[in-house]
Amino acid sequence: MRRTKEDAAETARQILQAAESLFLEKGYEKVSLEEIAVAVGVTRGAIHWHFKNKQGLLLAIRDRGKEPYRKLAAELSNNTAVSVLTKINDIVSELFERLENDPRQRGLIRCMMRLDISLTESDGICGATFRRELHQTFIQIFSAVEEEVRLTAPWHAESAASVFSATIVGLLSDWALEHSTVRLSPDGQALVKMILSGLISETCCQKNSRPED
Amino acid sequence: MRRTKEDAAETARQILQAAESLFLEKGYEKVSLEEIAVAVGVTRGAIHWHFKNKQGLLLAIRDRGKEPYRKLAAELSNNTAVSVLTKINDIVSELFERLENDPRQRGLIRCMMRLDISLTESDGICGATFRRELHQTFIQIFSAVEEEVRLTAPWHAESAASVFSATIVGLLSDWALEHSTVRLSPDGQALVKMILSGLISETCCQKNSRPED
DNA sequence: AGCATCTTCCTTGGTTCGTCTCATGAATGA
DNA sequence: TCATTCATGAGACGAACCAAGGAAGATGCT
Repeated sequence: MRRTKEDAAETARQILQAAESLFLEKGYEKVSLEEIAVAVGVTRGAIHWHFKNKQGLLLAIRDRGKEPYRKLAAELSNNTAVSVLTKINDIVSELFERLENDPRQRGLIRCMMRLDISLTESDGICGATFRRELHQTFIQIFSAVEEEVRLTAPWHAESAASVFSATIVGLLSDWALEHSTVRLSPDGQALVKMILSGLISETCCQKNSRPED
Repeated sequence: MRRTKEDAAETARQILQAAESLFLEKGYEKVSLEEIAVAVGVTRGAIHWHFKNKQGLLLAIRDRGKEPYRKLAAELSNNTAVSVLTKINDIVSELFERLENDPRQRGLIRCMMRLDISLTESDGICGATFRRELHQTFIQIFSAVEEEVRLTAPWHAESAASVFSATIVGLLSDWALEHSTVRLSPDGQALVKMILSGLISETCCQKNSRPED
């Protein structure tokens, strides 16, 4: 039956692929494992060998789809000389445009949303939800921001990160769930820009204005 | 067994009540209809007589929990003389405070989120999701706004309503799903205020600055 | 290299659990 | 009286999950 170790990885990949398209096409709970199995050409047991259970499939699909956001985190963590405000803005804008142009991403985000709800309901710990990871990322970012520039009025790093990540997730979920109400590309970008300029007092971003120089 | 018509309504109410607490306590998919039935003291058949299916329970729970938002829509629709900006702001702020002080609301919002995902996945029409209704409300609001005051820069009624409702839903879902990251009461309110003042050019809102007086 | 053995990968069959249906019946309300 | 409403209980059906087995690569030993 099986020929090589790579063959096994290939069937796992095929299972994941079939699951993703079927989930996107028919909805998670309308798809049975049997259906996925016959789509690939294996039996149910094969799925349970490679993945723990049906939710494990969802987890794996999500992990495959996390690269765009890891990229976001990576690009934000390495400090460059440009203003932090415009930097965050650019990264998020680019992310939004990439999502708009990749139809697969909508299904992936739907998977993440469903998984987030299931994880928070089942695990009391609710570790590693999508929103939580995004939130952690932004806490780091805004903590770094707080040292360089000043956050306006009542904001501090954590509250700013909270509302900012909530906004991002709100935009993404609305875009993923509703058919064509929110447009990430012009509208979401503009909103992000507005919020950022509201959170960060831009005048402090000038490097050469620091007194100890 | 059954005594009167009111008794029947009472058991339906009890079923709904038990379902809501169990869903909140253990998570939707971990709760079986059998469990709900014995909690009330009936059998599964009784649940299926009053509600179409398990998702019907969720729908009914959501409908019971929609009053706060209907109230929001109602208060926003009747025009008072105050500035539209401050009016929206006040209503949303009051909503946020009410939610923060009512622990039941978190579970209800979780129900709405789960239902929204299921509805968009199963029904192609995805009619009457929570986010869609909220979006519709804000479209009306901002359309009315557009006639009185001016929306800033690139915004028009629909795009403003889209991003605004997305933000609200983002805040609500984050608050409902994560344990204590987002605080609606000071942080969410401040964000809403910031966004509103960014969307609406406030200078036009002064009633007494109009030339025809 | 060649054999034995282990491990990996997958099938088959079966168990369990949950939703939903249906036939039945009791009490009510007209 | 008698149809309707409310509810029971058994059972059909489907789907997730489990366990034993087996076949073929992978691994170790000489």
